[in-house]
Amino acid sequence: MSPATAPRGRPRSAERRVAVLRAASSLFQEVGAAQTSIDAIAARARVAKQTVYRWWPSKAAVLAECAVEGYLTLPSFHAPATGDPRADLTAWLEESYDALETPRFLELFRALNEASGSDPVIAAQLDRVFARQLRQAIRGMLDAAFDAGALRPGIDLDVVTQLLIAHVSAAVTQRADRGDIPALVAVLLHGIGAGPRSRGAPMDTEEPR
Amino acid sequence: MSPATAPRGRPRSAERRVAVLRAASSLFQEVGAAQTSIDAIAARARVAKQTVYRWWPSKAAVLAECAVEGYLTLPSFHAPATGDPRADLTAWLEESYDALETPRFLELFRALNEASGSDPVIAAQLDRVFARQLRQAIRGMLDAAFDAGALRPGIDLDVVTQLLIAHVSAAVTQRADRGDIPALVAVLLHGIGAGPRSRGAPMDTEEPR
Amino acid sequence: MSPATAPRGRPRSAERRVAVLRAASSLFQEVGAAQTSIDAIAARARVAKQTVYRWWPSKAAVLAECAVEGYLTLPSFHAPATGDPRADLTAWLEESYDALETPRFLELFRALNEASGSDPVIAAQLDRVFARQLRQAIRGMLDAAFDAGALRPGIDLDVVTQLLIAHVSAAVTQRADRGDIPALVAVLLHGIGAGPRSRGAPMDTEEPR
Amino acid sequence: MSPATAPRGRPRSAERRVAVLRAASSLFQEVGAAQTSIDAIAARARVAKQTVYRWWPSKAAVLAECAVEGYLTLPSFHAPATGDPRADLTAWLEESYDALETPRFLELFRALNEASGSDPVIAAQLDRVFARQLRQAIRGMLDAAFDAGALRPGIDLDVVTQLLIAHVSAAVTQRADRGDIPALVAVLLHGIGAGPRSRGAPMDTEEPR
DNA sequence: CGCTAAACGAGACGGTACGTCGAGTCTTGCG
DNA sequence: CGCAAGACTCGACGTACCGTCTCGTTTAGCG
Repeated sequence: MSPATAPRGRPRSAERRVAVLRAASSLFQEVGAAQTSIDAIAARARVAKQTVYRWWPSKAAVLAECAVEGYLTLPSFHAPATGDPRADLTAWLEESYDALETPRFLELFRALNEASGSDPVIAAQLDRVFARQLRQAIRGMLDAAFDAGALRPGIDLDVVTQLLIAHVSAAVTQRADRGDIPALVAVLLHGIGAGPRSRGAPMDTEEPR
Repeated sequence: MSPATAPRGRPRSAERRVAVLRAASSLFQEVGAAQTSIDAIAARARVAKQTVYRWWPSKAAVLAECAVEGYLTLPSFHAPATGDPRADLTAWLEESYDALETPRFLELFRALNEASGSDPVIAAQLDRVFARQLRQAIRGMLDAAFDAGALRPGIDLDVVTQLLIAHVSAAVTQRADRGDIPALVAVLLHGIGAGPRSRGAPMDTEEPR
Repeated sequence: MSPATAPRGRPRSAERRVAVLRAASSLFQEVGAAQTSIDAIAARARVAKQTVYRWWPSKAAVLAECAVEGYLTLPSFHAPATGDPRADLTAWLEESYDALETPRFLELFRALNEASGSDPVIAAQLDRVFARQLRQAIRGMLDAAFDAGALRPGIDLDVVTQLLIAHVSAAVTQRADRGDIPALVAVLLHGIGAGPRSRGAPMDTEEPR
Repeated sequence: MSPATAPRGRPRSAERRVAVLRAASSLFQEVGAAQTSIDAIAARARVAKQTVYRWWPSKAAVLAECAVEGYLTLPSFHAPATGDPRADLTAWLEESYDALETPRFLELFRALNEASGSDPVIAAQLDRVFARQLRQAIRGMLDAAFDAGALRPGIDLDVVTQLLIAHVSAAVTQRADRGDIPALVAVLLHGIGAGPRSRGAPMDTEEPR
């Protein structure tokens, strides 16, 4: 097969591509996303502006590619998966909040998030470098807990994942403090409803340890 | 008392102030936040550009004041408070998602959210028009449920509120779909943990009705 | 030969250049130099403001180029050269005064003159369109007179030229009236000194040194 | 008669007046005429802008009053009057050129000169601090020479004065160098014409070469 | 090897908005 | 009514990016 129209003309220079990504990355680290103009990227990369526009539709697209290609040091959201959901959740939340306190990351996230609206490619890239990673981490954590019998059967893991990501994201986009993590974990574990099973059961936040 | 330095000089014109707010509001409704330039606001308000700059540091500040002063029709996040948390939560989530689908509101929220980072005044205004309202609605809902004995005693309502707001906000800032609301409500009500009391308890999402 | 670094990039558009010059000229004729803003020039030339700033450092520079390139109808200071200095000088002075009474020209002269202080290029252009022309005219007049034997030998024509130009310029920059031209011509021709030659005596002041 | 309208209301404060003049003078000395804005004058004088506008129609008017009132140290154009016109003229020209080299004075002169066009009051003030002084100096010089019998009778002193002022002014408004002063003096003394009495009389500047 | 076609450097260009400045005027309240 | 304070209009300033364009110049593969 490969009717793939034979590539005619001068092929794209890989050199310029990395030059642009490098320039964008360093500029972003130095002055932030807002101040990183395409003019500046091109200048620093010693590349014609048109060369940037030829391959990337926008500044956000360049930054997204930087993120995907590993030109930007992003926090990684590893989650412990010991099987003890309370401990795991608590540890993971603490860690995530710490990671998110990097101001540059926050900026990047916002920029890509905004651009995601109009550019599905960026949306996919953003998902790849951020949400997917989170989902997998959380998933692993919950799976381990489930295997350990610590989770109620039948719960929708997607919903839980979504909830956790939202909670952490909110701390990013808004500048909320991290709140009371143990209480949050308690709510997640036991719910808020006065279920039939909670009869007489004490709150576990302050459970005797 | 009140040595509050007598106001000297020509007092600020209330007329121009509302003219600016009105102009900004209508422009925002018509063309969106991105296209609403300070030049355009001043022009439409028939006011000198300098008059805008004198009183507002940025476009976002003008829009924030528009929001606070009621010049923009914002969705209101009323919550039913029947005492039945499942029904209330479900209804409220549906309603909130609907409200958030107004594209202009989404844009406004993003714009103000972004500006909140560098301007604490805007942050406060944003909280006032958006989060505070949400908090009160949710609070009312949960209080009613608590009074009806439908909530487990001892839970931290703040945490729950925060969680719900985050979940809804995430749908705003990211463009996530609303997900599986009943499943979400179920998780919230019963938690994810296999508590001693949940033994054998069936998932209630599809409980026999 | 011509190692003249090959011109890189998109070449300057001659079209825009003349559009700007034309716009500046017509604006100047219509509203005067003071009211001729760069904004207005760019607007009338249907050119981006930056295009003006790219090539001309100031409004005066544009006008100077207009003058040099012949976009402005300037008075020409032709001088008769009959060989009769009294008649020639008188005629030329009268004519020059008439020419200078054009208010626009006066304005232009002042503007360029002022800008000459900080911009040597403008100074050169001003000289080219104004002073040089005057010098040549006067020179021709005096040369003819000299050839006709009507001038005392040995006089410094440069000085005389400078003196005449100054006298006329003064009428321009200040708004002096033209004074008593015949008296001026008389002074120029015969000097003010009680020369020895009026009595056949030797030179006047302290001649023998 | 003399209904000399009784002055009603608060009388003009002499204090503010000198404050304004002082402020204008110092600003002018420090940053020049172009940078001396009315705003700056008022601010430095600790006076309301309106107070400036109430009494002076323009910045130039303030500066003109500064000059007249002696707030600005201006060069004085004293002329020697020994009765020897060659020596006197030469000395005076040299001195005048030196004096005019003060850049601030040049600036002031240009500013007032320009404003003279539209404001007769300023024109009169300019004349008073500059031209009149010059005229008197030259006049004195020439009168002494006349009394000493060194001037040809019947010459129009006004014309000569005008010519000299023009020559010096030209060096101010344009940035011409001072030229060949001895040659200029020679031309002034003996004229350029080959008059009957100059027959055979050698020029004295460059004598026979 | 020469031809073709696209990638590239350089930089001009139209456009939009920016935020600032200076000019003059207007509106308060105080003395 | 003078005056301080300062809000206001108006118009221009010069700059910053945006994204497009127009040159000339590589740099590959293909015939």
